[in-house]
This record gives sequence, C-alpha cells and structure tokens, in this order.
Amino acid sequence: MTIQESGTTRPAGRPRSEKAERAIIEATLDLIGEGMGVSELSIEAIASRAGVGKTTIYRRWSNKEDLVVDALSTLKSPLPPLSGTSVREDLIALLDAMRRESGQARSRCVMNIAMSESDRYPRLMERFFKRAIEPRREALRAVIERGIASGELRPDLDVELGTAVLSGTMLWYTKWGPAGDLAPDLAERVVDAALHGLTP
Amino acid sequence: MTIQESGTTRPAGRPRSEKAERAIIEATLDLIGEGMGVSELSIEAIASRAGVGKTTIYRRWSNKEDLVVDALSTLKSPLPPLSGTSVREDLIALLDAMRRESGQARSRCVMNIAMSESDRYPRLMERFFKRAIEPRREALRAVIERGIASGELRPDLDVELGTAVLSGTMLWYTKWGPAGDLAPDLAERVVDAALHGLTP
DNA sequence: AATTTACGAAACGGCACCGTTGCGTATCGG
DNA sequence: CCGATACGCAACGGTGCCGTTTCGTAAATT
Repeated sequence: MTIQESGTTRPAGRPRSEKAERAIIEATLDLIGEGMGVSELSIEAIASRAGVGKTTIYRRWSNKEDLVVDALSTLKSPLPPLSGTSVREDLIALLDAMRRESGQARSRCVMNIAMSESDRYPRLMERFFKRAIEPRREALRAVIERGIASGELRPDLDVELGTAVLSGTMLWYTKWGPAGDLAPDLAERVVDAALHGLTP
Repeated sequence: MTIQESGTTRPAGRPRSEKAERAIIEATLDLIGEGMGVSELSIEAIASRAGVGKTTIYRRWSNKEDLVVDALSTLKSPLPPLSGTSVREDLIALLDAMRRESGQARSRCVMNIAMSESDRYPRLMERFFKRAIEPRREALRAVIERGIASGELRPDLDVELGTAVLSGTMLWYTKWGPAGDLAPDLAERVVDAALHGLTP
C-alpha cells in the first residue's frame, strides 16, 4: 500500500467525481428553487441541468427521495450570533435572520416544500426538519426560557406559544405579506408587538 | 315554446347532467384532500374517481386549472358570527374557526396548495385568495380596527401587524404544532398572549 | 317518430419520464 | 500496459397521462 486514507482501502478503478456529485445536488436545489415540487422533479431534468448522465445519478442514489434528502441536508442553517444582552435583542436577531432568508428564492421554495409535502414524504421531511427547522426552533426556545428565568418574560409563559407567536408572525409575512422584500425593521416591530401585546 | 326558464331558450338535445358536474368537482376536491398537488392531479384520475368519462370533463372545462379554480371556488368560507361584545371575544371566535377548520383534511390540503403553489399557478391562486382568504382577513382587520377605535387596542397599532400576529400564530400551530387536533382552548390562549404580550 | 345533444367507455397517436443497458472514453491502482 | 471503475451519451421497452375521436346508448325538444 502506497497511499491509504485512514485505514480504508480505496477500491480499484476510477473514483467517483466529486464535481459531478456537487453538480447534481446543485441542480436539484436549483430546480426546487425554481418552484418545482418534489413530485415534479424528474431525474432526467436534474441530469440535464447538471450536465451529467442519468447513470451517474442512479449510481449514487437509488431513488429521487434519497437524492432530495441529501440535497436538502446540504442547506446550511447558520444561526445568527446572539448578543445575549437582552431577550428583545436576541429575538430580533433571530427573527431578522428569518426575514433575510425569506428574500432568497431557494429558501422560500424549500420552505414551501417543507410546509406542503410533509404528508406525502414524511421520511424526507422528518430528516429535513431535524436538520434545518429544529435548530432554529431550539434557539428561539432557549432565548424565551432564558427570558422567563431572568424575569424579562412572564413567569407563566407557555414557551411553545411564545415561539408560535414569534415565528408564526414572520411566517405569515413571508407567505402572505406585501409582495417583494420584507421591511428591514420588520423583525423589530414584530418582536415589540409580541412582547408588549396589542392592548394599550 | 312550452317550457322556458327565465327568458333563456333551452338548447335542444339532452341537457348536461348536474349530477356528473358535482361528482367531478367532488372527486377533484377529494383528490386534493388526499394530498395531491395541482400538478399531480390528472384528468383521468378525476374522471375515474367521479365515475365519469373524460369527455364529460373536457366538455365543461378546457384545462385542469379551470377545473381546479371552479372546484376550490365551491368551498364555502362561512365566517363565524361575531358577538361584538368585545374585541377579545370576536378575535377568539375568528381564531377558533381557524382551529376547527385545521382539523379537516380537506381544508388542510387546500391550505397547503394555497401556500405552496401560488408561484406556479398565480391565476388560480389569485381567484382562490379572493374567494376564501380575503374575507377572513377582512373580518379580522375589521375587528382590529374596531378595537382601535374603541380603545381596546393601541391607537398606534399597525392593523396588518395585528392580523399577522393572530393568524400567523394559528398558522404556525396548524403546520408545526403538536400532531393531532389542536387544543380546544388554543384560540383563547393565542388571543390573550397576543393582546397582553409576552412580558410581565 | 325524428332530431339533437350528452353520456360512459374504449381506443387512438403523442409525449415525457421511468430505470436499465450498451458504447466508447477517461481516470484510477498495480 | 492492464484491469477496473466512472464518465457522458444514446437507445431501449414500459408506463401513465395527454387531448381527441369513435361508438352505442340515453334523454331532451319539436
């Protein structure tokens, strides 16, 4: 053995192309980003878009769902840094990250899929949720729990209800708000409305 | 002329079957209610489900989109009666209607379509929005404006922000809340959280 | 009764995609 | 160089749906 990678023998023959693999996943995300539902994605369209033979796709994934799972899993969810100075500031930081993401076509369409196809592709969505949704929800939950502990939030506050109010409101604007980008100060206004309530 | 209906001459020949028409629309809504996206609906599946020949469908609608528009338009949106005694009570009535609807598979799937396919079928969705979504939003808006006028809500409240907080929170529970039916007192809790805020 | 239109069923040619196979070429280890 | 594997490409037979047409029958008007 001349070259050996961490104890695993490299199989003989030409190695699989990393470039092709990335191109396939990029093409998949592109098509999803253009509004394709999972059921409308065709392997042939992905192969064509990626400049790749169908063989190269089938060699790696046995079916479309597995491919989509892997493609969605590559979407990073970098949570914004939280200053920790106040609950209000941290909430604004989290919600403003949602606002910024909602401006990207790819993120919007992925969200569409997450919301509408979870019944038909439960396996796919379970994995995607764990990867992309759960960390954000957990961050929000942590901020709220910290706020309850510090007295910045009601001691009897239902944490889930708090997350629902905050991210649900942003979700509403994303889908049904005025067309185009969301107002830059939206997160701040939503947080203040949620914190202080609609009554005088 | 022997029998004449309200000034319009009935054309000769066998009249179109009202029963077949309803069966077609029912079948369409059934399939949508089972999780079908618009793009996955096939005329053949609808015809088969309705016990009808494809001819009978094509005679009435020239394409799938027109059929879906008509089918969705038959979905009633009976707004709940508002007591008008207080903003809080009216809001609870409106949000509880959303909660009850979210338990019905057909309503859930229609909502899925409304949220995820609005990019691909803008014409369809525009009409559906006007029919099913806009009246509810308008009712919510009216209650909020009345509350501002009566002093029950902040005088400087952004009406759209208020609707976003209320219906967005319900939306969040519908899609991402705990599985199964929503808690019967959810609307009340959401309204109180929105009215009084998350702070002590 | 004659005419007209609608009905359900079946079949049509066409198309897009399926998943697989064969081909000639490219890229690796030995 | 040799064997092995991956590559892009093209073609395969199969399937499901398209929108249309044909057929025999049913239900209305005149």
